[in-house]
Amino acid sequence: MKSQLQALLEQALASLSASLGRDVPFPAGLQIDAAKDPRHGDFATNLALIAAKGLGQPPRAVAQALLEHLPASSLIAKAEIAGPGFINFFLAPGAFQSVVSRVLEQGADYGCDRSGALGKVMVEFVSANPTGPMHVGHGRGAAYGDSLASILAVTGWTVHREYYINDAGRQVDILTVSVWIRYLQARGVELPFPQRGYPADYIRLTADRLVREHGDALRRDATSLVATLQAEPPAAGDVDDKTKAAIKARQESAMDELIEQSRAALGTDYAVVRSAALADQLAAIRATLDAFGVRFDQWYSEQSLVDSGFARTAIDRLRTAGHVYEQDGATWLRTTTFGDEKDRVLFKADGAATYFANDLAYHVDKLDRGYPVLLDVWGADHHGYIARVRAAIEALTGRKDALRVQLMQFVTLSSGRMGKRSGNFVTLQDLISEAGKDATRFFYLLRSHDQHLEFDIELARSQSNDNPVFYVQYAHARICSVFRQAAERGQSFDIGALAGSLHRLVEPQEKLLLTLMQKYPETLNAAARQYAPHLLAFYLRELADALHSCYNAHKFLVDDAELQSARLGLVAATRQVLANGLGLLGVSAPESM
RNA sequence: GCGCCCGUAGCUCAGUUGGAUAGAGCAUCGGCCUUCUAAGCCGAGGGUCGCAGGUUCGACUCCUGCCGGGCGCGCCA
Repeated sequence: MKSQLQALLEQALASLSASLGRDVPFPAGLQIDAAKDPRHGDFATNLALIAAKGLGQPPRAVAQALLEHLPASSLIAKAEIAGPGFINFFLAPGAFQSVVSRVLEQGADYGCDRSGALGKVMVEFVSANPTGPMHVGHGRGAAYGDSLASILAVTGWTVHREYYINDAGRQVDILTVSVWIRYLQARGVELPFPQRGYPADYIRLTADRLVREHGDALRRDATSLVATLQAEPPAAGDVDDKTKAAIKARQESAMDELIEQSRAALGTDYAVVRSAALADQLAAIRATLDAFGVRFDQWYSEQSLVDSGFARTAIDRLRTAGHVYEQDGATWLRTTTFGDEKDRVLFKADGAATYFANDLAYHVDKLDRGYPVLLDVWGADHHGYIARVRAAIEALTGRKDALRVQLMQFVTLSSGRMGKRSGNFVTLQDLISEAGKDATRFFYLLRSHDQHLEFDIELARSQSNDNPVFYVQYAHARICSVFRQAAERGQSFDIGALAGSLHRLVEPQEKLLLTLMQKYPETLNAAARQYAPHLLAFYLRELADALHSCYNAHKFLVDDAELQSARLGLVAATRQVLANGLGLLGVSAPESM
């Protein structure tokens, strides 16, 4: 509809400049917007305002001249000048009514472009470390990434969803040692738990499994471990930051010793404990994501990059390109060439790869797999990391724009009774169990991702009218109920008779529904372009709002058969758009509530 | 100290990339069920868009400087 208006405006300006005997180029910055206020018509354009300078006339005079040169169109019922020089268009009723037929014909495809014509995009999200359960922060990334991927997939992109498993770093060794010490304790060995280990109960579950499956086979002499643990400084009390940092450093180095001692003691069995620990954590994460309705096309292991040798290969490419150098025994990438504030270490002095080195290789691999656009969803605390990854990609490809990181701002819990002690945090699984998948996902998506989110657990959990997800779902259920009532009366909705009845949709509440449905495709496109699924969530609330208003103002099942046909068509289309939108957000559209 | 994000109604947040009288939910107040689901609807009150300058026909939006909050500045991941 906008494009038709734009075509008319282009003709008007061309005609106007011809009549003036001048060649006026079409100015940049044209806007054709849906009017907020019905008194301003249906659409408004700023063309006269932006063309005024080029024509050397005041905006209102330009607007008047444009109207005189505007070609006649059945689309437009009326056009008038307002304010500083806006042109307001009042569209003919038929221009809106036809959306009903369009929605019902296209069904689940309405507003969608599944052609994949825009190319391939890799969406990497969640990627939570497999060292513990997902918390509410991960949930936000999961809801955002999944919905965004869905939206991109129906707006012309070919989408691949991927989870990067950080299964190669030191934190996995800490996990392994934590499990093994719990195992030893379960077998009656007396030893304290490390300060920097993972103390929570889920560690014990794996330890118990090892006991069941391996009995005493993983038991070793723990003398050296005990010595290390006893020498470890206890948790820092109320001390100054400098002292706290020193204590932490000593605890960390104790942890490193424990890792080495565990490796030495367990030998090849270290891998048994390690893989059991990883498998259990990943299984828990998968189960939670499954309950959350989030699926990935691929789970990509960091360790597999190391094992295959690609982690080194990718860096060799950078070396060949001349961006790698040695200093202080370490290997560095000259990221400052590409705007990073300092160069970054790839291989530490001890020869071990940094997390950055593997992550860099991972991104190169994604490009190699044929994805020119890499959309990464990260926590806001990783923002300092963007420059170096982008620098590495630019060093190899010359492209600055391949990596598009979306940062998720932090989630805080407002419920007030959240314990802060370790092991007592709210997991995503808890949230889903208590509030349900639908309420939880909708809650997350009702905020822009670059905004701090205060998660009101009590509200999400409430099965009351306060919960925003019900408002939208209720609109869908209500429409379903109308059709059930019609069926009980022996009446059916005939799509064939629809087109001839649509002219009966003239009430303001009906007009609003038509306008909103007509806006759905551009809402999807805006959400995709801005990587902003919340635009869709807000749109759906607006659509539900219009439905509820219409429901209360008018009856749909009426004696006048033609009017009933028109109104049933209207709400059937509304139901379709609600279902389409909710589906993209991963929220169900119930037929009754 | 440097960098990134943020500051909008009592609370939680939108604001279509510079447009017309800044919106919604919750909370408060007043109405609406004999009829398609009241998890709903209709109405009212509530604002110096952190502060001060600048850019222009026009600024919540863009620029500069302050004030306030969050996060980040490892040969950690």
